[in-house]
Amino acid sequence: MDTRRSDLIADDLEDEIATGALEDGARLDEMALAARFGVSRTPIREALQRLASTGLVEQRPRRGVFVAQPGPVELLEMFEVMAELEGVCVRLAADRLTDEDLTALEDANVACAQAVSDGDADQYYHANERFHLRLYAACGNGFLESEARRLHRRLKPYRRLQLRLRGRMDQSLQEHRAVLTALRDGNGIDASSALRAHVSVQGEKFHRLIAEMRRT
Amino acid sequence: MDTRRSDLIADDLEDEIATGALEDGARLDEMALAARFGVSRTPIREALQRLASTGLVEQRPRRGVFVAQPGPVELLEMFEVMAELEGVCVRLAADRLTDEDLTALEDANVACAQAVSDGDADQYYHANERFHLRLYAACGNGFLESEARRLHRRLKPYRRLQLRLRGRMDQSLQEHRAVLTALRDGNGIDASSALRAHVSVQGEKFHRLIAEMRRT
DNA sequence: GTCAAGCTTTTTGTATACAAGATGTTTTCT
DNA sequence: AGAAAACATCTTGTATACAAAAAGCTTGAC
Repeated sequence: MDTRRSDLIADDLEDEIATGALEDGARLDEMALAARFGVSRTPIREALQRLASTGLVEQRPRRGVFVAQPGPVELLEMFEVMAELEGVCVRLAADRLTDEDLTALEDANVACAQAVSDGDADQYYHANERFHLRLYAACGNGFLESEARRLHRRLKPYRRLQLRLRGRMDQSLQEHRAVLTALRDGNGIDASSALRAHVSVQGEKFHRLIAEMRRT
Repeated sequence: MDTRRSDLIADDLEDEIATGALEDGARLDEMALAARFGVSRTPIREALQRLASTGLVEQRPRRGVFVAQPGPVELLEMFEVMAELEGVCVRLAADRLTDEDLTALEDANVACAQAVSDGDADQYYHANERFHLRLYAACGNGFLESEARRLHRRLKPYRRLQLRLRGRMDQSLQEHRAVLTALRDGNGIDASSALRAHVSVQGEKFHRLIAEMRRT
């Protein structure tokens, strides 16, 4: 389904930017990339354009493309939007979710609890992702779901970072439970504010992380 | 600043899709477009990729690109998201807006009122746009602002359509006033629900419009 | 020694050429 | 005659070639 090389290259580069292998401001040389991937400049250019459209790189006409890692401010802004988007999802979901949605969410959260008692951050990460993605699906608005997924994906590397923080996993689990309780009651307002708090605490934690990184 | 031909071509095609000149499902032939714009296939392909990234066309590998006009359901979903996004903007703005923001919003609304008393739909359209764009800016979150602008832009042609509906301009103005009042009071909750209602009524109106169009 | 103007090199943007998959047609076999 | 396979054609995806603009360097003047 994905026969275009440019798409595969774009995925690769996306990962490298996300993981920080390519640092902020780095120039992406077309010919160098072409040599590295063993293709001509054409698919490279198409890949770079795709990255530009998602905001991972900045394309300055006649100058080249440069990695555009979000700074602390921009990251906080993105986390805030993520929190709000999820809040909307869950508020809509409170009225619209199906029984399957609810059980899927509960299942995902059971997996989260298991991960916590195992103390397995990686496992928690995946279960947590399942929980959130299912939440997006439950809102009954396909467009909103895709937008939420898009941002979720964009924030992936940064979210992963902060699960390392002490006590975060356990706290996260408690917050999930609050969301689920509100959802079961069909209480959109409570569910929404619970989830917003859940996600925005990530932004706050991240803020602290940034501050600590700066100190070292 | 925009020296790449592909960008200009993308803008042109975007307009044609938005205005409906290119109808849903139409195939965009690269060579035909190249001939029409007097360029080679290369800039055409880049333009098409940009359109694909914003969802205006669907790109099927090895098949070609096709105009992807949103159907009624998708449009309603997009309007709902727009309503929610604006609701978030205004809720955040209630805590964060500057005096300049507030006066700018009031100015824009005065222009709206003028347009209503003139009965000038076009003038209203522009003043209304100023009002909403300023609202996005007032939320104090640059990322949210850009996301809101993106969707706003995407919905442009459909919004324009429904201002034609009888009494819509006047009603819209009243809703703006409610938002402004809540903003002045720093009441984010009220402002948010007022604005959500304001935007989602557009979705509803649009729904009716669709229904009527179907009848004819 | 420093700054600026002109040239060289590099790199992006575009055009053309080629390769490979998809579509449509014809031909052949049952 | 109908269906399937082989062939022809068209279109996309990729490579290469060329043009123009930006960056870097050399040279010269003050």
